[in-house]
Amino acid sequence: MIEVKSVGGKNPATVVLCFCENQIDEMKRTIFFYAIALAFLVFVLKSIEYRFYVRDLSIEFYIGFIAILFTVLGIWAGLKLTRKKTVVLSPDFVLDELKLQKLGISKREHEVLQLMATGLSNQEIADKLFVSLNTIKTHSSNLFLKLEVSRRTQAVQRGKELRLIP
Amino acid sequence: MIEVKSVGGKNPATVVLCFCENQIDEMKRTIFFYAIALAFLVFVLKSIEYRFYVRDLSIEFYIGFIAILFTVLGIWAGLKLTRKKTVVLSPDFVLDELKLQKLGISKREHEVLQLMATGLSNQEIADKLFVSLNTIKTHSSNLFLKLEVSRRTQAVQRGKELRLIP
DNA sequence: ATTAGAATCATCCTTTCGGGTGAAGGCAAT
DNA sequence: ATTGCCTTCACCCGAAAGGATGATTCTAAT
Repeated sequence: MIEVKSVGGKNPATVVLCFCENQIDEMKRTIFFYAIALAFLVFVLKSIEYRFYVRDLSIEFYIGFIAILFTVLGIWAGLKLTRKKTVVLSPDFVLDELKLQKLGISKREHEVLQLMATGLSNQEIADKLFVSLNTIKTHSSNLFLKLEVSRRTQAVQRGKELRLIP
Repeated sequence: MIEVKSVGGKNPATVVLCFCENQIDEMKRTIFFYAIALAFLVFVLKSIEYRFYVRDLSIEFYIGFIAILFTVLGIWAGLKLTRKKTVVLSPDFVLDELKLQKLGISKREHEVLQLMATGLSNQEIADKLFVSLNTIKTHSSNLFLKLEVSRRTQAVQRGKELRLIP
């Protein structure tokens, strides 16, 4: 029982490590699983404990065993909690919709910007969106005005800077 | 002594987590510090142990205390070991010179690619490198052949994929 | 000394881009 | 209903980019 409580007590410490809201669910699951694992381990340890007492083995070895176990468990928990962070840093992308609004960039224009960033030509973008080349040219022109650039390569760069595209 | 040994035993496990050679030194230091901390804790625990025996307190509480301590220590170690990984993933950029060679991309071509990625036009690149526009066009053409692309936006994208540019 | 690759520049030609302007239909807010 | 914005499309024009080919110079390796 003491051990299970101890897991709850660690929550404040782990929360410090979590910045993104979308990670909290994952973290909760991790903590829950960790609690379950701890409870199970305590159970196992109890049985081992009695065996050790019966066989009159050294208490030091028992302590060492616990230390190793919980160290490994702690490392695993630490990795589990930070792996999200690691993954989050690069491939995660949260669109800055506020900036989109502030610059007055419409959905369609943003769409064009995204395809532009993949290296497509205006004609290819037009084909992909099932509209005419002229439409894409209009969109891109307006886009360039709003992003204050004059070339598509600059637009892509600027879009990444402003977190409009991944 | 048992605990100290256990730290050494964890090395193989932690090595698995380490991919970059430049992290190994940092990792060694971390492990060394971890070993020191463990030894110190064992010392502390021993004294506490005797006090507990003298006061005839529950062995369960003692075990719980050890479990908490080593869990926290394990989490800390896990964080310490992965923090490097986290930092390495995004802001660092190591040029893949092998890939440059494999693709037969020359210094000048690589230079052009870099400037291309900043959104400059061929003319601007020519001005910046003090060569003629035609030269840049030749370089970029050769670059496109080697990167197997047909547009500068694609070249920039591909260059980033292949770690030729940041 | 010869060869190979690089860097440089040129010319010709086609395609793509970017800028400007205009316009028609749809949709939502006033 | 009027206004404003988005989306769509069109035409024109000049600039930029891309493709092909050839030539010169220089350096480094053979």
